[in-house]
This record gives sequence, structure tokens and C-alpha cells, in this order.
Amino acid sequence: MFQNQWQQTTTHTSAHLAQTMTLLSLTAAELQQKIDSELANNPALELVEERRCPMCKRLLPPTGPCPICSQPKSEDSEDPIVFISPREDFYTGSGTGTSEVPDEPFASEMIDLPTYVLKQAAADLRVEDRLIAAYILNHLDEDGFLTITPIEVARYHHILPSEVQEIIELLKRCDPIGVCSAHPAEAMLAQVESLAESIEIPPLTREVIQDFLPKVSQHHFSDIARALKSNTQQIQLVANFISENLNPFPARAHWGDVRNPNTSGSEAFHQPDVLIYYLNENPANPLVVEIILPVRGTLKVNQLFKDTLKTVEEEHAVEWKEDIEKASLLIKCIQQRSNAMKLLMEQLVVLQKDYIVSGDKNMVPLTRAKIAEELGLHESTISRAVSGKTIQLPNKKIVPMAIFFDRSLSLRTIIKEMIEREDRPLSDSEIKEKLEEDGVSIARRTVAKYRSMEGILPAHLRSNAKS
DNA sequence: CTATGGCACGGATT
DNA sequence: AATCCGTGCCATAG
Repeated sequence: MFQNQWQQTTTHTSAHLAQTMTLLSLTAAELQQKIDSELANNPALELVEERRCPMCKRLLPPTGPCPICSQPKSEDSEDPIVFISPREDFYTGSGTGTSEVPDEPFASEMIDLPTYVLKQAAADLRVEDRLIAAYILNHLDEDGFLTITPIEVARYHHILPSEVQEIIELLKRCDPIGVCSAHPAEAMLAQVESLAESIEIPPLTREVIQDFLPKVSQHHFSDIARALKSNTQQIQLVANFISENLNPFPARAHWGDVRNPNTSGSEAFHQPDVLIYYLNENPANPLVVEIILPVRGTLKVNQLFKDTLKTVEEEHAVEWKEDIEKASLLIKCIQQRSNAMKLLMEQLVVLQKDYIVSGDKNMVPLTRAKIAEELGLHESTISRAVSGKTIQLPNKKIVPMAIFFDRSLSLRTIIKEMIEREDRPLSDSEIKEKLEEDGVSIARRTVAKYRSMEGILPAHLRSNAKS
């Protein structure tokens, strides 16, 4: 359908294909970088004035009316509104001043960890200490742990170890809470202190973290109980608390696997690629799906540049022509990316509407292949479009787009709820039975696996200690 | 003996 | 072709 729009040279087509694919797999943030650098390097590429909707002042896609204001009001169309949304500043999301993202640690471009932490701490540090803080922050490993000892820092900067320690303590309170610790236990202790200000901490938590972390991960609760002169139940409580609220690797980007993204944890510092919310935040209204396009205005090939090309001598002409071609290629690829994303989201939103509006257990099992067939696109296209992308749901949670294709999510939540409601610890096989009554047939082994994925203890260790 | 976790295999998905 | 996921079998803990 679109072949005829392009030059017919094969090199163009294959280059185009290749670039479309790579662009498709980029997240909004990455695409922004790409565009910015292209804009800076290629004189033929031009960013023209943005279009705004006169009514709601929202930034508009290059063509067409405002997707929101142009909606027929009276006949409430059930269909979700899906559209490409050029980036308002970086994060204003919907123009109606909604969709606040709680707090966006790594806002705009991804600053690196040291910078990020230092910014927070700077205000509390004496000027001469900032240098030391910076030095410390530059000696962290990828998990945010110290690779040097405070003593070394002290020697290097000719100050007292206690002063170094003071600075570290301060840094530990900064956002990836526990950063700059020497090891996981220390980081978790820092998190406990910070949590203690808002919620209650089970007794013995600190002691357990301090001395028994390995045992906790091995679930040797009885050992710990004996050593601390407590009982196994109490230790379980602590263990649950730890696994639910603490992160042993605070600065690690991917935090375990599909863990519950609620609680006070600080994660999800990705700008979502897609926003989903109710029109005007009213659940009665249809859903609005904004696919973020990280460009303020409209990208075009600079017309002036194009005209000048004819009057320019041979040697530059080649180079210029290349620039122009590159620019128009990029533009077309971006359009295609947008187009593919839009198609994908339209399908996804319809198919997974139940999930989007009412939560995990309504997730419909879906495969990328099915969607691909439905849309008449290649499955690898879908794969690329999905991978790495994140979506912000109406409930403000940011989830990876891949969970739309998680076959087991609904089962997992059913199991979780079943266990939450239980009055007697159910064994895995009993759960399997119950599930079968509901027409779900899975192996006992699988129940066990899902259970542990949800961080739920085995039945015999689960003697009803609920909150 | 029962309930679970580990390892690994085969089929489905990407 | 590489990876992921559900399962079966077996070892181990209680």
C-alpha cells in the first residue's frame, strides 16, 4: 500500500526496512535521543512549528484534527481513542493536566546514577564534602554498592573515616534508598530505617537482616528463630516483610521479575511509551490511549535546503543529497513506527480492556503471533514493537507492554487470591484441585511455580499470619 | 509418606 | 535458531 510512495531503488527500500525495524524496537526515550542527534547532525532535517489544538491546547500529530476534542460527544462511542501524541514538554502527558506521574526519578534524559544521587544530596552537604560524595559515587558498581572502603576514601582525601561514614550515611538516604552501601544487608537496613518513618516494622527485622540474610533466602526460618530466641512464625512475618518491601539491590535497574509494582518501592523510572487513561479521568468515559512520540513539532525535510541543492556545486551536492535522503528516510520510518504502534495498541486495548480496567486476573492469554495475524503484520514486527516498551495504565502503574502477552498472569493472581482468602493453608495439590473445579487444568508443579513467583511461602510455612 | 524445590526435557513462542 | 514455559521425575525436608 505504501511502496509507491518511495523511490524505487532497492537500496532505499532495504535501508528503509532496516531502519524501520530498528526504530520500532526503540522506546520513546531512545527514539528521542536518536531524533535529537539526527536533528543536530543533519542540516536537511528540520523541526517545524508544533500544532496545537485550539480547544485543549494539546500538541497535535502532524495531520488531522484533535483526536480528543473532535470526538462526537453525544454518541458515546465505546471504542477507545487511540492516537499518536507528540511530546508535550517531557512529561505533561495529557493536556488536561491529568496523569501525574508520581515522581519521576530519572526524568528527562537518563542521567547516570552518581549524578542523580548527588543532586539529591547536594543541598545537605557542605561544599567541601560534595567532592568527597562525588568521589564515593564514582566508585559504585552496577548495583550501587561501594567498590572501595570508607578507609580508602578517608586516606585519599585526608579526612577522618568517621566523616566519610557520615557522608555515606547521608547518601544512603537518597533515592535508590540504600545506595552506597557495602552490601545488600546494609542497603536493606537503610530501607528499613526509611520505611520506619511511615509504616510499622515487624520486630526483629533489623536483627534478621543484620545476621541472617543468607538463611532467609534459604528459608531456614527455624534456625533463625532459635538463634534469636523467637518463634518460626515471627521470623516468617519478617521474611515476608523483607521480600515485600525491601530491595537488596536498590540501584539495579531490573528488579527481580514480575513482582508487584505497588508498595513504596522506588522503581519504574522509565518514561512510558504509551499512556492509557480515561477521558477526563472519568471511568465512565472511553479510554484514551496516547502513544508518545518524543518530538515537539513536526519533522520535515528543510525546503530551503532542498531548493539550494540545485544551485550548489558538484562536490557538496552528493553529500547534501545524502543528507536529504537520510532525513526523509528517517521521517518515513518514524511514521511507520507510529503507524505500527497505533495499530498494535488499537488491538491490544480492545482485547485486554478487561485487564486494563479491572486488573490482573482478567488478563486474556495472548500471543504476539495472534496479534500479528490479526493485523497482517509479521510477528517479528510485533515483537519489536512490544519489547522494552512500557505502558502507563489508568491506575497510574507503569508496566512493561510485554505483560499483555503473559499467559500466566491471570492464573497467578487467581492463585494468589485463593491463598489470601484461605482459612487453612492450602497445599499445592489442593489448589490444583480447586482450580480444576473452575475448569482450569494445570499441573501441581506449575501451581508451585506460580506460587513462588508471587513470593508466597509453601503451605506448611504459612500458618496464617495475615495482616 | 507428603509436600516442595531442582533439573531438565519438549513443545510453543518469539 | 534462541528462548520461554509448563511439566514430569527425583531428591530432600519435615
